[in-house]
Amino acid sequence: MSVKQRREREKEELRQLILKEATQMFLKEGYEKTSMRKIAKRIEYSVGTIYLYYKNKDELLYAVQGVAFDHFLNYMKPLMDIEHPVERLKKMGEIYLFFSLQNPDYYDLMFVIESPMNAVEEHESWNKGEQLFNVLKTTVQECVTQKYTKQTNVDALSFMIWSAMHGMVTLKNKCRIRVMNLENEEGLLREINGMMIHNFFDSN
Amino acid sequence: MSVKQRREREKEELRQLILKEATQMFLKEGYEKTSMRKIAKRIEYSVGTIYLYYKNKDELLYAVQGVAFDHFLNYMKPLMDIEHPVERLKKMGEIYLFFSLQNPDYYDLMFVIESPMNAVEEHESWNKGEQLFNVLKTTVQECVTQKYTKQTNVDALSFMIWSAMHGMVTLKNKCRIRVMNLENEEGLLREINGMMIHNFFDSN
DNA sequence: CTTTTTACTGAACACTGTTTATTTTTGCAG
DNA sequence: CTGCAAAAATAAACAGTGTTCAGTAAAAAG
Repeated sequence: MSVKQRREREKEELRQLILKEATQMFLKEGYEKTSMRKIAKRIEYSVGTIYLYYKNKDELLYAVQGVAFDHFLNYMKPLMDIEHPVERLKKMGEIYLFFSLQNPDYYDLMFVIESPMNAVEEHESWNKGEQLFNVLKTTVQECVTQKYTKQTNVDALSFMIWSAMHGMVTLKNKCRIRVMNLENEEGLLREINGMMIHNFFDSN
Repeated sequence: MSVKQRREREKEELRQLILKEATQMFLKEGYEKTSMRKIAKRIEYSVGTIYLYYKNKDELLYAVQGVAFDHFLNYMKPLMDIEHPVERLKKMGEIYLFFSLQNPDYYDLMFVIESPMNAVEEHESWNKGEQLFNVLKTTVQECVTQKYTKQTNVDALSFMIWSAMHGMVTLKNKCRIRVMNLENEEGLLREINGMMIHNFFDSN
C-alpha cells in the first residue's frame, strides 16, 4: 500500500506546486494576464496537466483565494489579544488598511475580482471570507453589548465599517482617489479610520 | 466646401455609431467580454475600421466612460434644488445608491475597471469624475461652513462618505455582501446612508 | 514480460486585440 | 465622362487566450 500512498503524495505535491506558482503569478501579473500556458511553462509541465488537477482557471482562482484569505486572517490574529473592543476595532481598521495597501493584488483576488463568485454558491474560500467578516462582527457586537455606541444594529454597523474600509482601499488601489489631488493619500485613509471610530464609538 | 463638411459629418456619425453600440455592448456583456470583432459585426464594418476612429479598445472605453459620467451627473442634477446641505447630502447618498444598484455596469465602467487609468494621466472622462466628486465636496463644504458638523476636514469627510457609498455598492454588486446572509440587502444599504448622515451631521 | 492503469503531452478549436498590405470608394480636375 | 490621387474600408496575418481530447509514455500489477 506504500506505493499508492507515495503516488497520492506526489499528486498532492504537484497540486501544491501548481497552486504555489499560480499564486505567485496571479499576485505579480494579475489574474487576467496570467495564462494557463504561462503557468504550465513555469512548472515545466504541459498545459493539459494543470487541467488534471484543477477543473479550470476559476477553480485555480478559488484555491488562490483560499491562500489569500489565510494570509489576511493571519494578519488579524494579534487583534485577539486586545481586550477593549473599541481599541480592537480601531486596530482592526489599521491592519485592514495596512494589509490592503501592502498587498493590493491579494486584496483584488479576495474582494474585487468578478469572474466566479456569481456562479458558484458553496466554496471553501467563500467560508473563509465569512470567517473574516465574523471577526469584525463579533467585535462590533461586543461594542454594542458593552454600550460603547448608541447604535444597536450590529449588521448595519459592521457593514458600514467594512464598506468604508473597502471603499477607501479600492478607490485608492484603482486610482480613483486621484480626483482629489491629495498629497498624502494613505495618511488620509488612516485619519478617516480614526474619525469613524471616534464618531460611532465612545471608549469610556 | 460643402463636400468636406458632409464627409466630416459622416465621419462623426460613424464615430458616434461606434460609441453608441460599444456602450450598449459594454453595459450588456461587460468590457472584457465585448470584443472589437463583435462591435465591428454589430455596426456592419470590419474590425480595422474601428481602429480608424478609436486608437484602441482602451480609447473606446474612455469614450464610454464619458457617456457613463454624463448619465450619472444627470441623475445628480435635481439635487441642486435642495437648499439645506445636510438634506442634500442625504438625498445624494440615496441617488448614488439608486443609480449604482440600477446600473451596476455603468458603475463598473466608471469606478471599478482597471485597465487604463493607471497609464493615462489626462483624460476627458477623468475630469468628469472630478466634476462628480466636486458635487459632493461642495455640499460637505457647506455643511462644515454652516456648522452642521463638528468635523472640519472637508477632504476627509467627503472621502469617507464616498468610500462608504462606493464600498457598499461594490460589495453588493460583486456579491461579497453575501457573507452576511441578509434578507434585504438593498434596504440595509439605505439604512446605513441615513445612519452615517445622522451621526456626522446635525441638521439644526 | 505483458497487460492495464495512470499521467502526461501537444496539437487543435474557437476565440482575443492589434497591425498592415491591399482593395474599394470617393471627390475632383481636365 | 475619364483618369487619378486621396481617403476609407477591408481581409488576412500575428501572437496571444482558455479549454479539450486523441494519442503517447511511464509506472504498477499480474
